[in-house]
Amino acid sequence: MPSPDERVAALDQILELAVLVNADMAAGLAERGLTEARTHLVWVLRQQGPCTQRDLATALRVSPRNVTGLVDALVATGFVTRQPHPTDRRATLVQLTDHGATVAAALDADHQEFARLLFADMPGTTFAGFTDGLGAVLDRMRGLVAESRPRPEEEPADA
Amino acid sequence: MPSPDERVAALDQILELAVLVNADMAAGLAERGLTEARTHLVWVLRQQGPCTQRDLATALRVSPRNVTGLVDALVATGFVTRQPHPTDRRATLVQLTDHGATVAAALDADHQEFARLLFADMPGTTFAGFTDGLGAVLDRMRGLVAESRPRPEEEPADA
DNA sequence: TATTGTTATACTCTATAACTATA
DNA sequence: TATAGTTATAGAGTATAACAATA
Repeated sequence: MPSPDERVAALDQILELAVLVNADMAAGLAERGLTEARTHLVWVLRQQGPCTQRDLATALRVSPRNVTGLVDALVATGFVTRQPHPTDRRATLVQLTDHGATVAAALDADHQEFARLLFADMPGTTFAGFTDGLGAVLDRMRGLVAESRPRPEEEPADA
Repeated sequence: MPSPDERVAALDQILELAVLVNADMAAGLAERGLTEARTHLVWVLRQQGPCTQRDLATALRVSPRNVTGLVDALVATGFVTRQPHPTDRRATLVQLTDHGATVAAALDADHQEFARLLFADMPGTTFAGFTDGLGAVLDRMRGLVAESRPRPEEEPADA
């Protein structure tokens, strides 16, 4: 059983890692003309194809108003377009431009390269021990979140 | 040697854990009337005692203007006070109120309790394997950041 | 002349509420 | 009546630039 101090130290390391990884990713996104929130939207479009803004609001767990702003910005910077919905004249379909799709693919490549760098030279046994513990911690964390979040009222359809 | 796919999966788990931990902490802070940025400032005051706003800007790596806003908000909500600096009439000393100090101590206790919960029931060997790998990943990440960030504080030798 | 903190301005992300057009 | 997306308004965090008071 780890001591309380060891646990706090491990948590502090997780937090430091989270801060560093996050800052690094944000810097990479900025070079490509994206922010985190806009990238999240681009990522949903890459995975799901053209979406209504309503779909995007649901997927991003954000207000419809916020989606309007994000899409405005992504249209202005050439990452996405708004198209009329074929059957519902209230709705708009948001889809990636060629540029948006190209950048999204580059982000994917960056992600893989980053994973390679992060674990470069790590022995297989160390890696295995790390991922074992990481999986356990992640499961625990998911459980804690589920406990403290009292029913989002719907099925969280994860995609 | 881990495969590329295994590495990406591990990175994805790190990112998911970061998101969950961050959201959980933000929720806890909100219950205490704090945001992340304001908490960061409170934390510096807890560790270093009364500071000038200039000191805070440096510690938080944020613009002086931003500190003005954060301190305004923390004064309005009763966490800190502005005092005249004893020797430099340009400067103000920001210090925790009793309430601010009490909440900061409670956050510290929360932190320890959270660490306990996160690793509850984890066998010592699993924990040890996890922290070994985590330490290695964190070192690697610090190295990557140091590489990509071209010298703060010192003169940029070239470019 | 340099430093401290401010006002002025602006951008991003976020929210709710009210409204329009459509279903 | 309900839904999709907008305008209006607001607040938080962030930045630069110009300026006052002080060093």
